[in-house]
Amino acid sequence: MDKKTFYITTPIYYPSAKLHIGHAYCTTIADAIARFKRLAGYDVFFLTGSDEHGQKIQRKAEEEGIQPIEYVDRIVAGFQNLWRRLNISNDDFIRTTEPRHQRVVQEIFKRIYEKGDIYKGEYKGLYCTPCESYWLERQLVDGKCPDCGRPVEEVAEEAYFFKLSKYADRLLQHIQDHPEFIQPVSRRNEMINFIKQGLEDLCISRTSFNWGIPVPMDPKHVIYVWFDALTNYLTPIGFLDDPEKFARFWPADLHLVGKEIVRFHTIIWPIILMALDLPLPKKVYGHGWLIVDGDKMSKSKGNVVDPIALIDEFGPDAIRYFLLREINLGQDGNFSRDALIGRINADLANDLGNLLHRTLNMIGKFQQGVVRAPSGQSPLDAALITDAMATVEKFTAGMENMELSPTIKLIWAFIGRANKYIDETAPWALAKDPDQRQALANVLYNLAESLRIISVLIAPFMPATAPKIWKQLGLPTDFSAVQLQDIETWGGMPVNLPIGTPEQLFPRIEIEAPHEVPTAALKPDKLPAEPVKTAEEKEITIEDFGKIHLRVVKILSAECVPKTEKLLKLTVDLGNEHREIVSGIAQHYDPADLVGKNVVMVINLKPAKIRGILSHGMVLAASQADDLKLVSINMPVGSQVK
RNA sequence: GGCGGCGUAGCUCAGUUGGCUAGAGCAUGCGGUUCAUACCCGCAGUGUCCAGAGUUCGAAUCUCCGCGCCGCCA
Repeated sequence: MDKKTFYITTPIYYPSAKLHIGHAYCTTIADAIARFKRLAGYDVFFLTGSDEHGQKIQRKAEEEGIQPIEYVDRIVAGFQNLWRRLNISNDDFIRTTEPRHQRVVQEIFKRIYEKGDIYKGEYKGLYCTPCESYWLERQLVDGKCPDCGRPVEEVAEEAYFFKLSKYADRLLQHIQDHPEFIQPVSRRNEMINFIKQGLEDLCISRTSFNWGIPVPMDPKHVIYVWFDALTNYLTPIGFLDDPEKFARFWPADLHLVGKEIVRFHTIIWPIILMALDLPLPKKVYGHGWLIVDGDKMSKSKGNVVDPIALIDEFGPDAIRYFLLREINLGQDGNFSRDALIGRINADLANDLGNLLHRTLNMIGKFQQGVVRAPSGQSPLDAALITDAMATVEKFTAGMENMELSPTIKLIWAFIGRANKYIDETAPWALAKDPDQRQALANVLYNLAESLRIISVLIAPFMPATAPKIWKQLGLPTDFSAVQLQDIETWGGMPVNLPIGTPEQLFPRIEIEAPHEVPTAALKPDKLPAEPVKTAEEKEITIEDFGKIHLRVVKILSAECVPKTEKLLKLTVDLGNEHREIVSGIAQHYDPADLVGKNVVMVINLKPAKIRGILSHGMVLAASQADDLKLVSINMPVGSQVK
């Protein structure tokens, strides 16, 4: 067996809560890479799992009055369900509570201890008894516990330490000799700086809780975090029980991790391996975080995005596509529902889905649902074929370099090319001319073949959609056996076979129109005869009012929003920028009369999408029964109103 | 505080070692097409490339300074 191997891992996630879209992001990246490698003929081992020990889990289980293992079993079942729903193709799922892992951890601990790189010492820390937490000097607030504000006490606990310091120079040398070891380079530089500041030995055991793997020669100690967690990468590939498998897959080709844990993977982990005399992983890649609507995701902000709900609503491939296409690997990226829907409609429904649909439709209409053999080649045909082959080549190069988003853009450029080819060749015109039957057959063959190639190219990113395309094209072979080499030469599409039933791959998502008219109608003063007590009379402070930024703006253009009675789209000049807003005043103003008017606008209103138009603010108007007038004022553009 | 990064079209972002009229997608406007999921194709814009100073024949790119944002420092 001389097949090239590829070992890729995600972090093992901590089951103290459900996974969010950020975890899904990381695992999806790994899955896309693993699937590509399999396509390219590698023998792939793709590992993910869960990191199930620790005080936090123990405490959560106690709160619920159950055993820690019962607690994690439930949450981990949720992890595994998510990966199934997302079509994650991991070859194993490691749980740190499994006996196979416990053996590995204890054996590793023993070996390193016997070598002298683990020693017993004393852990000194600032401890808050009510919170049961250790703090560092710099974490304290006014010298007190940052959680509860009570005083902390200095305590000492017997603990085992790992001699990081001993290996610092060797590690630094390795990082400098292997520029590809830590990616992206910004993280690499941070780590080099960190090591240069000197490494302290690492405390790797605790006695304050017991939900963990016991230290083999001293079972009142529990092995703490990194020794227990990082070593998961060794267990499933047979570190202790399958030397042949282990030799095949170690060292790992890629540890994909979030940027917050790069340090542990590029300092602690390599040093553990050095102490074991094992080779270091080839690459640790720290990906960026998902930002949600411009904000960091956090429980306290309540903006944690649940991937299961998204999959229920849009399907796994749309989510995968968005994550992989929209976000560049090393950087933080923005997730928003609007952006997701935008990508689904524009890229998946319009470009790809419609390309397949119109192609199949024409094969059905013009050739009785059968792809016919091509013969001869027009310049347009040749250009398409050249493009297809160049795309496959660039695809391979891009994926080998982990350039996921650029590679997807490349595939979509080819999808655009195929759509344009239909325009250029106008098959519906060819179909009217009996002399052009062969030319028509060629065009439709080329389109079917292009789609066959596209289906393989998107397979790493959209594993559910790829075989659907395959089936609709009427391809008889099993998609799961497809290899990259099957699309490296043009002409793999079989002929004289009936196509499958055309179905929409991705229905367009219609953006729901808001129910209320988004006008900024100021309520008129209360009529004396109407002494109603409403929420409007509730007092606000000057600070509350100060939150509203009002400004004089000039209307530059106004037009009706199609298919609506009340909405106008306005472009306004704020003095330092131009904006588009949608306003429900069409029944009171003729667009032409608005241009040039200076009106008052709320400029810091949260933007809202109305009929597909992003409205970034609102203009003020006064209304009384059916009458409505904009608050217009003869002051220069940019004037503040307060 | 120390080290590092970023600021480019309405929006999201590309811009290799300084070099042709600064790009893409989305959004916008106009035109074309009718096989198709109101889709696709073409054309058209718009930019004090954060502000300022400097190096250079030439700066989005290099240097300095300022403003704003961010990362790492167990």
